[in-house]
Amino acid sequence: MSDKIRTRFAPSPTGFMHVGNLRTALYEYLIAKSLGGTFVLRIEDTDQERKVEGAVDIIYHTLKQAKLIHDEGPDIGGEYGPYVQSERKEMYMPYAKQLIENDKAYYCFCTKERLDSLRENSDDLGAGYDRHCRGLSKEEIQQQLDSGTPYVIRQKMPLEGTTTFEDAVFGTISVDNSELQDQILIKADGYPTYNFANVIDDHTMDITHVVRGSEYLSSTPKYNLLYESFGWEIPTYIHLPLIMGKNDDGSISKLSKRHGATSFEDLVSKGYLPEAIINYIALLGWAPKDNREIFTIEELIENFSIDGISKSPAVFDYDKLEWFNAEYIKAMTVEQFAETAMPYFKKAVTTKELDWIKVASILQQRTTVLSQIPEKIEFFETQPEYEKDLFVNKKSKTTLENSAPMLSAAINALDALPEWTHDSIHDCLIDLAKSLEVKNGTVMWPVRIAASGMTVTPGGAVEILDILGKEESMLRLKKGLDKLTENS
RNA sequence: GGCCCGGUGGUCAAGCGGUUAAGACACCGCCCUUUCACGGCGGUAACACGGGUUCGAUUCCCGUCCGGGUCACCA
Repeated sequence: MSDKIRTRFAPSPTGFMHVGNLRTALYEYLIAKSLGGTFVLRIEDTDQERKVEGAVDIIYHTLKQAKLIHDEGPDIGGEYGPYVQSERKEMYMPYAKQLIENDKAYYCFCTKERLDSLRENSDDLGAGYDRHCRGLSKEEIQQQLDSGTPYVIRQKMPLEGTTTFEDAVFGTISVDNSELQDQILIKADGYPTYNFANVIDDHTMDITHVVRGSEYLSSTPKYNLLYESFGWEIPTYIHLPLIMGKNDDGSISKLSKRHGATSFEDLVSKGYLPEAIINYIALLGWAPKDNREIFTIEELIENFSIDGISKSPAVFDYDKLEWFNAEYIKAMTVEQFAETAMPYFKKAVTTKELDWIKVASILQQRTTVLSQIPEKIEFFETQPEYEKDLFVNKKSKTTLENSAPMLSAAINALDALPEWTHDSIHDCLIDLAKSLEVKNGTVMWPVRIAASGMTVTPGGAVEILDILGKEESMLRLKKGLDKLTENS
């Protein structure tokens, strides 16, 4: 017998990977790996209408970027295949028939129209199906079947009693059977519903730990009844608290598109690093034993434990994600940062070849999201128009009057420099301040303003001049001086 | 509306009968400083409410309130 832990991630290919789904995948991966188990990927595409072209590739790609490597799946195979539900279509009907024989399910010939009108004519929100076909006689059923009437197969719920199940995070949960609908197991198109396929597949794939969002908590009794009907061992249920989003009006609800960028690819394209996203969502609903917050995926595996999973929903906080992102950026070497930031550098600086390592070094400590980069450095490409009152700064003790002589002196000193390096520029300007008997800022401020045209810049006067190069620097400094001296 | 679940600062979150109720993000202040940022230091801020149980409740039980989830031929 195999007592090996097996978990599965079972997304439906309907488009982008929502962070809620990604977090579920993460925990499934962590539970399996922390217990030495197997993580399998199964594609749940039983809804032919919602299927989206290319969505499966997005799933593969996302999992790969997130470093959640599955051990079995449609792309790599495994001994429990096929791993795509539409390819397992023929497997489900025999199980459904078995249920019918054991009086745990029944044929239903009700039309969609009848069901709809049932709903419309009821003021009770939870009315549901009226079990019209539940009492059909053998003859009636056979007659309908023979005449080719479309049918679905419904689960025959017990009318009384209660169903109880254990959840690893929520504990014992009991529900009155009278609350349970005779849910559809096999649809009219022959495909199983999620509610059925999920149970059959989890069992036939030997899944030991069923991990999913807590939105499934209320339907779990129905699955339990199915397991019992088949006489199958019930898996360990692990329901995860939901990830919520804050609405404009301050209320919160299940995180969705209206909360902004909530798919993994949205976040990545906005400039969040996959590692930072994973690290952040790992902590949404789970806490380690110590106070640590920064974890690589390997460290998460080492530290993860089911009892650290929280019961209450968590609000997705972009501020905190941003902090994680900044931490990951700061932890990089300059070279790594320059490489990952390069696409953003090129977005702002299209014609010039700058010393990108230098650019990276002034940006690295100041970047929290990659997408902020272009606007911070586009002044290297083209200097923006600016008003001369930018030269006025109280703290640096600069005014419209003293900025001109400062700039002029700086231009002369800088122009005389035999070599143009960070240190030579730095020493030159510091020496100048000293000989003029003013504070460093009094000469640095006007120089930086003239060089950038911006009141806030990444890096100071020295770094900017260094990156700009002597020629461009002198041009900009002189232009600044002209601006200050042209008659007012 | 029925059923299910939850409720520690604005957010994430430790705590699991006795604590000055951690920590992180955000926010505020100070320091560092050639702007901003980084970094350092400090600060504001929480046990939803009412009953029990107990020598003692944030911790256990009940009720109320609030929040969320779910009631599909979607997953």
